Amino acid sequence: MTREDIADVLDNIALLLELKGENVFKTRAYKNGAEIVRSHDEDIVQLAKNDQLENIAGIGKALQEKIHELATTGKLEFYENLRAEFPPTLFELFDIQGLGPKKIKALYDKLDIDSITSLKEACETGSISELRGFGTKTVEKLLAAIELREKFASHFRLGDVAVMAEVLLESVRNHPATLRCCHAGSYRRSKEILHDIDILVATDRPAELTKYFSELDEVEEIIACGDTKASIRLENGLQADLRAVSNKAFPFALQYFSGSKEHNVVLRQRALKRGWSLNEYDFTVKEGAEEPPPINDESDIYKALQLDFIPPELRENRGEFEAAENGQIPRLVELENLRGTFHNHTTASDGRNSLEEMAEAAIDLGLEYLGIADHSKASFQANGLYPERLLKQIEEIKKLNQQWDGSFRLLAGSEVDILKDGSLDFSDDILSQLDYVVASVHNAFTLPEKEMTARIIKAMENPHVTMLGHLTGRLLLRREAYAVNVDKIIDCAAETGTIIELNCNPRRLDMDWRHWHKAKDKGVKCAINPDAHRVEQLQFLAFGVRLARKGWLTKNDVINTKTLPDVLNFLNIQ
DNA sequence: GCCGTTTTCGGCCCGACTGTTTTCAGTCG
Repeated sequence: MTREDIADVLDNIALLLELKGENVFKTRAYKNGAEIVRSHDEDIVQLAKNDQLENIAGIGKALQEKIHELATTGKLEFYENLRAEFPPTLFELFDIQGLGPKKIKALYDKLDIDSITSLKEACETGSISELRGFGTKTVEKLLAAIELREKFASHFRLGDVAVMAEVLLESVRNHPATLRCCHAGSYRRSKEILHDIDILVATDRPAELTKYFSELDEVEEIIACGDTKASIRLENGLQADLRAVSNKAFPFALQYFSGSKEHNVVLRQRALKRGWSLNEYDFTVKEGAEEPPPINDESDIYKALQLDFIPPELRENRGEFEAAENGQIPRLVELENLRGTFHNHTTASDGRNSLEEMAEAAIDLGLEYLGIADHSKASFQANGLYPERLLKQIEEIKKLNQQWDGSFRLLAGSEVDILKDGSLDFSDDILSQLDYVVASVHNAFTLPEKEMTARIIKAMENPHVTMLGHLTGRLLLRREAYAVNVDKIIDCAAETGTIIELNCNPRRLDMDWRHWHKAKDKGVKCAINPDAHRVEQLQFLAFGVRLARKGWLTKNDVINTKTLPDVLNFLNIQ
């Protein structure tokens, strides 16, 4: 049982309890428990096995026992019994927008509807309208939601929504009634996977803005449009929400809608302790409590609660409150801090642009150095280089470098395959002739965790390896990470001084932001690498910085913030 | 089911929108 498996069981228990009409706070405790299991810093599965779950806030005695049973036996009797009460297909109904536990229960109890198929049938035959609360509009919406689910995914990668998110915000900014506006939600927090785009606007004419927003060219469908809130769907199925508030309420609404939910719960509790109830519009002062200071922007809210400003990327309730209390919120890395980058491809392997074109694009971006790391021979599918071609490329790079007079430099590297047994695809003799080496796994993804971890560790122990490429091999929304013990890899990186890459191709964003804080604490350095296969993909660096910030990284934690002289010195290059 | 400077009971975030209702329940975020 992995952490994710356990969290899924707890989430499913919550759904089943909702269906049974259980106390909402009880179901919330299970949902909350699932989130804690997902985000706990230590190896919670091991803790559960050792019966060491005391003192984790939100995990009480009942949840401790259940998680322990899951971790040790892989099963949970309580869950099995609960599950036996309902058909397994019932779960898919929770995916339909507009259906919640109450309606699903009514559908199941009264009409025996237990799957999307039977729901669709009941909508089409009209039998569903026998039920109280299911009118013609509801039937229409359900049919549309079923169709939508068949047509679109509900999850989107950050890289796939960024352009549209900026376009929509720009449209809102251009409206004459807009006083200020900003992204909110998971886009503002730089989550790697999003469900929607949230935009917040301050205005004296809210209804005018929601109407304007719902009529933008990009809108495919209006989901809802009221006086202060509009929800629309874009052509690709992505939902975007606009909230319009007064200028005075804007900081509160921005804080509120930026989330995360978990972060906001803690913040509100903090407010309550001071006798203030915090919502999206204001502080409401309880009788006898002190008046809060005036609030003009988001940071004033944090200040009023005796906290340093918490950047949106850190608002996941993963230690940011302790840091903000103690003046330990780090100054996060910024795009402007990047001076170069290491992992990029050219036409020599599977890239689309030449060395010269890649160099020019890097210079245009204001970079001082660009590392070329084409594939090695084992990556046959990617036209990986044999030693002769690699040595020739090193010579070409040397020649090209003469023209820039030291103001810019191409670095000669390689993305060398970590073979199945952990050895590298090039001999040490070849590796020693490179400026640096990125070592990556490109095959045998299905090794058991222990072997995969040992394989990668063996590669990192080779002194020629400068950095580890895309640690888990995940492709967001496409391919799961392979089984690897990330904690052990981080420990090994700390011991061997191996840099870990933050591969900022938006399909990867690997190593995951959730591990960086821990890695940084152990002194592991990060390289933000776009893994660019064409000149435009150098722009991925912006996503890398967003995710590095989410991982608490500062300028000092990121190796490619070093100036060219410093990086040459660091890599021992003449 | 969890939690506690109002601690073993009694709270637990709450407002907007929609549809179906005829004053509100359900869903969503």
